[in-house]
Amino acid sequence: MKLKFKKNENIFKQGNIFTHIINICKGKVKICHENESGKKTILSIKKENSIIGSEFVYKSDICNYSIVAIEDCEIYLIEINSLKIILQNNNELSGFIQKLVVEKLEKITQFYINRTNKQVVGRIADVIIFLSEEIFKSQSFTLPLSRKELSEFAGCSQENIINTLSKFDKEGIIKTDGKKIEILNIDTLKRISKHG
Amino acid sequence: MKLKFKKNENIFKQGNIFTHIINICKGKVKICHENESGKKTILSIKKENSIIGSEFVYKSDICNYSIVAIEDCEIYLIEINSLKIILQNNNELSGFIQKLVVEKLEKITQFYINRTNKQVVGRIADVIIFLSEEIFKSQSFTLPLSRKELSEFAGCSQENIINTLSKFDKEGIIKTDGKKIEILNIDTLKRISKHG
DNA sequence: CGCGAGCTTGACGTTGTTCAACTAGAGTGG
DNA sequence: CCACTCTAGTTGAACAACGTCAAGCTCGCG
Repeated sequence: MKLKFKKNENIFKQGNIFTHIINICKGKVKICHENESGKKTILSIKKENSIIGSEFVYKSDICNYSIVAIEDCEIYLIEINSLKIILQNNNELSGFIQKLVVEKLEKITQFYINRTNKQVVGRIADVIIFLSEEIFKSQSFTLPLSRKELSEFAGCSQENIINTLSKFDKEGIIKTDGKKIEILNIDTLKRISKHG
Repeated sequence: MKLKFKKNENIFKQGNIFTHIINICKGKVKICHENESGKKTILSIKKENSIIGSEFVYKSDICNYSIVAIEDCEIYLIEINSLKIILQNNNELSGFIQKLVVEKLEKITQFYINRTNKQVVGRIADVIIFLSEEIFKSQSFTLPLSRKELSEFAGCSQENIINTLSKFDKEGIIKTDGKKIEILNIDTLKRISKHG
C-alpha cells in the first residue's frame, strides 16, 4: 500500500498500535515524542529508503513516538502480521530486520551518552554533522526543520540554537542563510562535537 | 561456564569483542561507558537473573560498554556461536532473545527522553525510584553505589547528588543514613520525577 | 498595506558545575 | 594506643551555562 503525505502531515501518531512497518520511498520525516507536559523531543530524522518500526515485529504494543513528514513524502506500508509469516521461512530477511533493531539500539545509546556528557554547543555540532553525513550526504544543504525543531532535536532552547548557529557563522565554521547551511570547517566542527 | 567476581572487579571491559552472553546468577553489576576524555556514564544496573548482551546475538562487533561488579557476583557465560545454532531450531528461545533486545531499546529511549527533558532533581528522583522498583523491589535498601557513581547514573555532579539527597531527607521524602535509603513518600517522589 | 509566524537579540534569573576547604571513618605503622 | 594517611562524603562560595522573557525584526501572504 503506497501513500502520499504533504509536509507537516502526521504519518503516525504516538499512542496508537503499530500495525504496519513503514518504508519511506521519497521525502524525509521526523520521529518525535511528546511528554505529558507537551514538551517535544525529536528522536531522529529519517530519509528516503529508511525502514521505521522494525522493533514492532517483536512486540505488539502502543508506539510511543509520532512520525511526521518534514518534506512531501511517499511511503510504503508493510503489514506486520503478514511480514511475520514471511520471516518464519526467510532467515536472511529475518536477520536483516534484527540488525535494524540492534542498530537502532546502538544509535540511541550513543545519543544518550552524548546528551549526558556534552554541553549544548557540542550537541548542536552533532546535529549539523548528523544532517550532513547521514541525511544529506553533503556539506551543504537546506534545512527541512525550523529553529524550534532543531532545538527539539538538540535538546535545548530555540534561542540557544540561534545564538550558536550565528556564533559558528561568525567563526567561519559554517555559513548560514536562513534555512541554508554550508559546513566550511568540518574539522573544527568535529572538535567541538568531541569536546563539547 | 560459571565464574565468580568480587565487588569492583571488571567482568567485561569496553572495547573488546563480546563472545559470551552473560547471565547473572548472583549479585549486581553496573553497565557503564567511558568516553575518550575519561568521563563515565552508568547506563544501567542489573541484578540477579538478568541477561546481558542479548544484542550481540545479532551483531558481531566490539562492545562499547563495560560490566563491573558492584556486589560479589556469580555469573554464567553462554557462548554466542553455540547459542546461535540452538536458536535456529528454537523459535521460542529466539523470540525471547529478540524481546530482550526490544525491551532494552525501549528503556534506553525512555532514559534518553528523560535526560533531555528533566532537570537534575527529577533525574535523581528517577534513580531512586529505579533502584527501589526494579532492583531492590523494596522501599528501603542499602546502596551498592557511591555518591560518585550515583552522579554518573543521574548525569550530574557528585555535589548535586549530595545536596539533593539531603534536601529530600530534610523534606521528609526519603530517609538517608550513609548508604541506606528509605523512601518515606513515594507519591511526592513520583511527582518530582514527573515535573522535574 | 497590514498581519502573523518564524526568527533574532539582549537582559536577567536560575540551575548546576567547579573549586577549595573541611569532616569522618578506615586502615597502617611506629 | 596514638599519630598519619587515604578515601568518601559534605559544605559553601564563585562562576559559567542555559533557559526565560520581552521586545523588535523580516518576510510571505491575504
